[in-house]
Amino acid sequence: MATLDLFGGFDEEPAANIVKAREFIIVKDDSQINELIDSLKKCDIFSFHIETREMTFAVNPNDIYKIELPVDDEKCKDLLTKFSCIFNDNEKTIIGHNIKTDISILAKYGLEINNKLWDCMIAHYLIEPELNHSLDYLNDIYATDNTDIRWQLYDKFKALLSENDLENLFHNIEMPLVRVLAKMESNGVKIDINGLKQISEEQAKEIANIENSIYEIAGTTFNIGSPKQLGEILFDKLQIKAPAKKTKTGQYPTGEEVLQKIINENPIVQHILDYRSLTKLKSTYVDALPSLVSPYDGLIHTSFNQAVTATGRLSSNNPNLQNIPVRTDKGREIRKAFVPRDENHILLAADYSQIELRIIAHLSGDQAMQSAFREGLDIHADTAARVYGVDIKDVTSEMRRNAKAVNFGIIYGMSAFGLAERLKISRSEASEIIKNYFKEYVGIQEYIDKQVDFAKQYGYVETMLGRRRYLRDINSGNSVVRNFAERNAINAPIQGSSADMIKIAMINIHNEMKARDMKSKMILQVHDELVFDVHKEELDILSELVKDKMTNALPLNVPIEVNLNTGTNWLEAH
DNA sequence: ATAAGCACGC
DNA sequence: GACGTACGTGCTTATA
Repeated sequence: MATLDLFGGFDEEPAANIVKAREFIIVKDDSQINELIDSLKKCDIFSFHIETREMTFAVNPNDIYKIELPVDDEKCKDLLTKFSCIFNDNEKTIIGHNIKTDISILAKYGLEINNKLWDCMIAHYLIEPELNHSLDYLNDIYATDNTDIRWQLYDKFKALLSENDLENLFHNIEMPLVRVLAKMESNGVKIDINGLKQISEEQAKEIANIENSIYEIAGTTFNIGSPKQLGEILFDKLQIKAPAKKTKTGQYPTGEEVLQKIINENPIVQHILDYRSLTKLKSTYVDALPSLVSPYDGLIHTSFNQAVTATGRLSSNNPNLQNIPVRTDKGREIRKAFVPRDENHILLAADYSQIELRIIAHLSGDQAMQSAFREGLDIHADTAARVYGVDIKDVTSEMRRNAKAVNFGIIYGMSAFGLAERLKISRSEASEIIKNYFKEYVGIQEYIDKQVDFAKQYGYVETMLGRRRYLRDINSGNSVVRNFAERNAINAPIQGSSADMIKIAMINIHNEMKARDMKSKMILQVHDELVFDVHKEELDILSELVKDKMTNALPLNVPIEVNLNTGTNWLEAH
């Protein structure tokens, strides 16, 4: 099952102490550069990479050209511009590793890469989503000689993409997406630094007050941020009845869930919760975000990572702009600090409604859930009506809340115990709800069973576009790891198909915006949401475009709904 | 440096 | 008897 078998096992892997030394043709003077450009002009595929001080080209696996880059920006730009005829040629294929980085570096010098992209990192991500995709790692595992590593990986991964039916996903989705993400990153997001500074000062005062209250009740000062110290204060010193189990390191658990259970035991508990959420907001967002504003353009430039998650979602870091608070009032204040870049712009947020449930309705073919979506019903209310056996107009808010938890639980492969814990109901009540659920949604139950069976037979599951997730523990004798694999068998195709869908939408929107030479910018993706910094003149046309491309990216046999909102900050637009 | 525990998002 | 809802990033603390 291990991928390595596909490459003939470990036999070809060199001993770890042998250092592979590649030989380079050093390119220095103009005549050598012209010679290289000539050979690049003649080839239809070449490997490339660029870093701060050097770049390499290889027109075949053996001849690797290395060029040192001038420190002076203008000289560097002049040198790079000599290669623009190569990078502009959309008939040529460029082999790279994490090409988004190469695109971003060249963009700083005013160059575009218009070649067909062939990114080894992303190829490997599709072939083995959960492995390491770094060049160092791939070099250790796959490189068999001293020829160009990117060419070696290209040869191997090309065959594997074909064998695993991943070519469509690679060429038509992931490769076009590379450019989209590079553009989104360079577009950047404006934040209201002064607003955040003000919030920070208010939070500092409030935190100091809470600290004092906590120390007073505890009768001592201690580090509230230390779960270890906190646990000892709560459960030893203050003698609050301790949770049944300690953590694996022998500490008292003090997570939010634990504290909620003892919230009425002592007023210190609420203070702790307030302290935790406030210090979290302050350190992770309010104080951190301003420090990440670029000195060049005053904007925040996140990284969107295309080869991280096990399911096909993107991730975001430095900073993570996919987990900006929205749940609490204090959190929402932070979201308000995300603003349009100038007075000519306005934020537009477009999000898919209930996309994962629509996908499970589509994939399962369940008639009850499909008809709920086709009739445009409130899906959670409809589920409540079915599960509790009442008319939809008689559904109480508690019934709806419970049904919503079940719908979410279904996507995540939840158990009766888990539902009972979440809803604070008895396990037998939870079982009853789940039993009724699957009686009403027979197709969903069948789909879940089918996914698990498929995984047990083939060792993987796949999304609507054939993105795979391998589940090597699916037949494990250890029920804990097997159950985990079974939950992944249910969730991965749903979460992953949703990721497929929004990626298609992003590509189509990007291409259309580019074709129309629009001033507006796509700036964020948060799994089921896209955010745009819209030039006000373009608001109507872009809104229509976004709605159309998102709705029609990957049609389902149930309707797809997209909600659009505008605002002078992200909270307002959300 | 690295892991643990915790909290933020979807 | 244990386990118990998917996917991430990043902070502070504690330990090495």
